[in-house]
Amino acid sequence: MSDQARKRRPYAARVPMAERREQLLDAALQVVDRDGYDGVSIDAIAKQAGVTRPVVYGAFDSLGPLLMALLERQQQRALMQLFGALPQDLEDGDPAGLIRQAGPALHQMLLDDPVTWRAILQSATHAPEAVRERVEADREQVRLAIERLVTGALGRRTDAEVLSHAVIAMLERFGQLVIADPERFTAERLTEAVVALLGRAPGRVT
Amino acid sequence: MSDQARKRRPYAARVPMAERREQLLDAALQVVDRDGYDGVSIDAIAKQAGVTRPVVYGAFDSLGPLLMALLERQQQRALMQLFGALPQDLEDGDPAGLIRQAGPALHQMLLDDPVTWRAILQSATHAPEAVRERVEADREQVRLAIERLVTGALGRRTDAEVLSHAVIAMLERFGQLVIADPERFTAERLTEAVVALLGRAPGRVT
DNA sequence: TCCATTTACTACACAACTGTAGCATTCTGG
DNA sequence: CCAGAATGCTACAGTTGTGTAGTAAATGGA
Repeated sequence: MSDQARKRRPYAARVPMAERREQLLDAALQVVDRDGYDGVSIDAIAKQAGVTRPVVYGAFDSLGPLLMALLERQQQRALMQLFGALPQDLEDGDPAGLIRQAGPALHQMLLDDPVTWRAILQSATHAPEAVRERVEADREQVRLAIERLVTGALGRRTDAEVLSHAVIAMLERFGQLVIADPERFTAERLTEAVVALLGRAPGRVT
Repeated sequence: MSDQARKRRPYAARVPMAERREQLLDAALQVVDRDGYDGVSIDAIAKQAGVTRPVVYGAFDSLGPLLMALLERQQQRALMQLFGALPQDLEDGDPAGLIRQAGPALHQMLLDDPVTWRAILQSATHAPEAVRERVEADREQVRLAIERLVTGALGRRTDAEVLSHAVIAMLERFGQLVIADPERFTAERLTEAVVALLGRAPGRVT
């Protein structure tokens, strides 16, 4: 009957598990990007993916594990990008050069994959408990890498732990500025501002 | 009947409107501090205050206006404290002195009223739309004040807009560190780290 | 071709929260 | 001391989201 035809939802394409999981993570990422971590729910993800909730439950136990998997995937991508963009040689001792090298690379990284970075930069304060712990763990790993960079660039007499926190905070804020208004906050402008800040003493203090 | 006596909830003390509103804002603040902005609801606030939901609806139209009023109150307190702690003389031109003056004052400010500052520092990304706009407006006002300080301290050739964003980001992160672990991140340590960072060129660049 | 398996959908029960209507209690002024 | 105004409580209906059991469709191998 046409009544039945109208009522019954057309079946979504059948997809093997692994692919379905990826598809659902993509949907979740879109929802997060559009509505923030608040708007995320099993229901919203299912709608976004064009399937019904039981399909989602077939792929993930609940919202927590799903978001966990999402963050896991995006953080992995992000860390690859990030460590690719960060300088390698810690023993240089030339802060300005180091910044002029890393600045544009980081900037490009943001523009290449803004969705991932919005999701990560905004996960900061919010996000369901268990997720935050994992984010924090990775964040700490990044901070340690930066702490080493700081020590390498500015010498051992600096308080590298505190400064690494400052650098991370600054980078995250710059990231948000770039994503919000790339034309206003160009790679060159941000880079030069930082260089000017501490470029006045180019040598390393040992 | 004892049945009725057991069932019927004892009446909460009757309180004039103005006082009730304050009491509810206090309750809301406690909830936010305990469970974050996620855990906040009319229901949770009512429970925390020891009254029933209709009482809350008598004082505020809904959760949005209530949180708005809360942020309004706390931000007002916070801005008073903040502008009290920030240096006044913009024309000094001595960054190190400026920081050594402001650092401990800001540190003390945090310890004096940690609940307020936790609520504000964590409101960053989250919070119901309308609230965030107001928070952003105040934040921008603070940033402009800091932009003036930066110009005053480092001279006009610096990119004060960008640097003010960096300074704000750093201050907020330091605030979080202090609140999380005051013994580890003392006023002196944070202050000296910043002074060391740019204190190497004490003069103003004009 | 046809049946067993896999995958998706429908429907239901449950939980947390919102907002409101109507009743109960307390308090206050005459 | 006793109405009636002010204030609080109970109860209900509506909404949104969760998680699951049972049913219907699609798909691949015999």
